[in-house]
Amino acid sequence: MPRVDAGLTGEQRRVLLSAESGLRDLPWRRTRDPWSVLVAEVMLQQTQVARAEHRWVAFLKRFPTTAACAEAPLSELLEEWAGLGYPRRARNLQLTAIQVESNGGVIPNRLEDLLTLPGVGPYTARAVLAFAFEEDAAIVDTNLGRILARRAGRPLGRAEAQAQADAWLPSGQSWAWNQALLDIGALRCRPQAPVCTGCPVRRTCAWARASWPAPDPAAGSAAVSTRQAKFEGSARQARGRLLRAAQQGAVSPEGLSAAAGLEGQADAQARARAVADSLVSDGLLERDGASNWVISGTTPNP
DNA sequence: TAAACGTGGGC
DNA sequence: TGCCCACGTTT
Repeated sequence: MPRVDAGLTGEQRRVLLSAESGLRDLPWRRTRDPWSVLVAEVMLQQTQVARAEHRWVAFLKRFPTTAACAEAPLSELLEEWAGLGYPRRARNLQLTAIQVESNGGVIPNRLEDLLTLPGVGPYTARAVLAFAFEEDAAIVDTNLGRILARRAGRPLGRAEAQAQADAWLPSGQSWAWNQALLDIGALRCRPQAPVCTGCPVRRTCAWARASWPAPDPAAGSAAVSTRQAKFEGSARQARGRLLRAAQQGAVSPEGLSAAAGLEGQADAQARARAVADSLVSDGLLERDGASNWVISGTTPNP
């Protein structure tokens, strides 16, 4: 563990000290295995820490390597993913495992290569660099986006936020630095009622120094999550229902509307078909020999 | 109940 | 390039 020492600003020293004095004890913080880190980061895309913790352990127990994940039937991945939401993340994870296997079985350690992997974007690529390879890379997720905007005292654009994060990162301390800021974002620099007392960033935080004037600079700033469209009655809801139904067994053309939970609604057939098509586009469903919808890669009943 | 440790496609 | 939108489920 590198010592927190000279060459750093006082602010950088304080942030790193906060990591030394104790980060949250999360299971993925105990590994540097690239596949394990990648699975964690994909799982944490739009899923809260509390819900991902035990699922990450179970997923890796079943698919400990990219080879194991690449070879498994998609239906098995979806079983392990059930309840986490956004199942195309599981599909992309498998496509990534397949791509890695076809390239020698080694997860890349360069940003541009990581970005070619399905489901790996600017955040996840840098998280793998920082948390698996301990290379200098500044992550910008909703937590960092919030911290950066408040510190700047104004909403930031995407490139601007990334540039500030890059400039802020102390060289050679990428792992601890990024983990520290994730905890500061989640526990202190929260969306509502931030806990600024004792915050290592407070002295350089423009928003705090100005006594938190409205509006919150994080609102509308890059990478900061925003409210979603209504879920009830949405295509997303129908997708979830149809995929769950297909996991129980092949869905016939006649049973499609009911499986998607759209029975009795106007344009039920057309809507259900559109929902099925979107799942096919994502590589989650396919048609079998009898035109039933089944999980991709599964064999129809003889 | 609103919010939760993003990515990819379209314009 | 950059903004908008779709994408699931749980507590």
